[in-house]
Amino acid sequence: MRQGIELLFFAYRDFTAEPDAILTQYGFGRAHHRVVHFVGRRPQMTVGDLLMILKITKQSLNRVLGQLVRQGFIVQHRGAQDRRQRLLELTEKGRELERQLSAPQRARVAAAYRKAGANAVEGFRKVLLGIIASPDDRRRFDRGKPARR
Amino acid sequence: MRQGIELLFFAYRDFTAEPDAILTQYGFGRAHHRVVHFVGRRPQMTVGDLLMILKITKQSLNRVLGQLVRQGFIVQHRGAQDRRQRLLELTEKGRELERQLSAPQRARVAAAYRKAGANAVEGFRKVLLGIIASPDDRRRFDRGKPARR
DNA sequence: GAAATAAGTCAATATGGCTGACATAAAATT
DNA sequence: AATTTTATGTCAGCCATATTGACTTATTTC
Repeated sequence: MRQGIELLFFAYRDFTAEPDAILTQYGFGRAHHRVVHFVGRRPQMTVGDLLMILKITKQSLNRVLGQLVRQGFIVQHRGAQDRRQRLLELTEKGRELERQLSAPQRARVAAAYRKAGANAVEGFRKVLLGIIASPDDRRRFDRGKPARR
Repeated sequence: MRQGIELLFFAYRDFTAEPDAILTQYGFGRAHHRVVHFVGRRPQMTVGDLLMILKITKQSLNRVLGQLVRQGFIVQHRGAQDRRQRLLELTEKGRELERQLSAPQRARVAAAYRKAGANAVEGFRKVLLGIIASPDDRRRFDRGKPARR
């Protein structure tokens, strides 16, 4: 049991180390990576969506998001049905950043998958899904189809 | 691939949420948890060992470690062979804190293991081991026998 | 005796969280 | 039509955690 807990610690530590180093060159931090990742993954998501995913406060998000918008990595535009919403989208510059940041992570996970085999990957997914607290968040992983909220 | 990356994010987020809430009551943060965890797991470890595991600077560690020592969660004593070293150990108070912090994590991981089954747990371990960068760190998980450094 | 190592310390800085209070615009409700 | 709720943004201040760089002390190794 303790080993499982430590595996998560070490794996997460190494999983974030490479993108962190790249982010430093941009003057960004891990928070920027998370925003770029999720906006890239689900374009047209709202600020509220992002807040629910990251589970941080609006104020914390806004500092990071504001920087990304001002520096041209993300664009915002008003929602069509609900004009209060700001729909978020990566610019080409943002997509490039996303690719750069995710490259080492994809490589690391791909290598681990390859070494462990398809059956192990299935188990990895099952256990991590079980660790995720909320059914809504688990639903994001239903066969590639993200939950709507 | 992207799903694997996000699974790690969500699982780690929820994996740390409960202990974080407990730590707040002590005026502590996640860094204190990590120190208490690893000292609990390997009593008599040195400050240098801890630095290599956590991959943070001596100055960062010292603030947290100093608090834990001053408040009686950890005791230090000089090494027998090498008297420059400070061997670390949890006090009873420290062990109690460690139990309290790890309880929700153990429960969460145990539930996930139970739901996923033994075969899935094997896969989970294999993939996470593959994600860990350093062979030395991977060696910590060799059949329950932690690496010496 | 000199050099290297383990640990500790001081100071300054950055990042990313937090709370609380408040503002604005648009949508929903009554 | 007026009121309330919601989505977003913003100001100000606080705290925890990390960093770099410089320096000290005690001890071990060469």
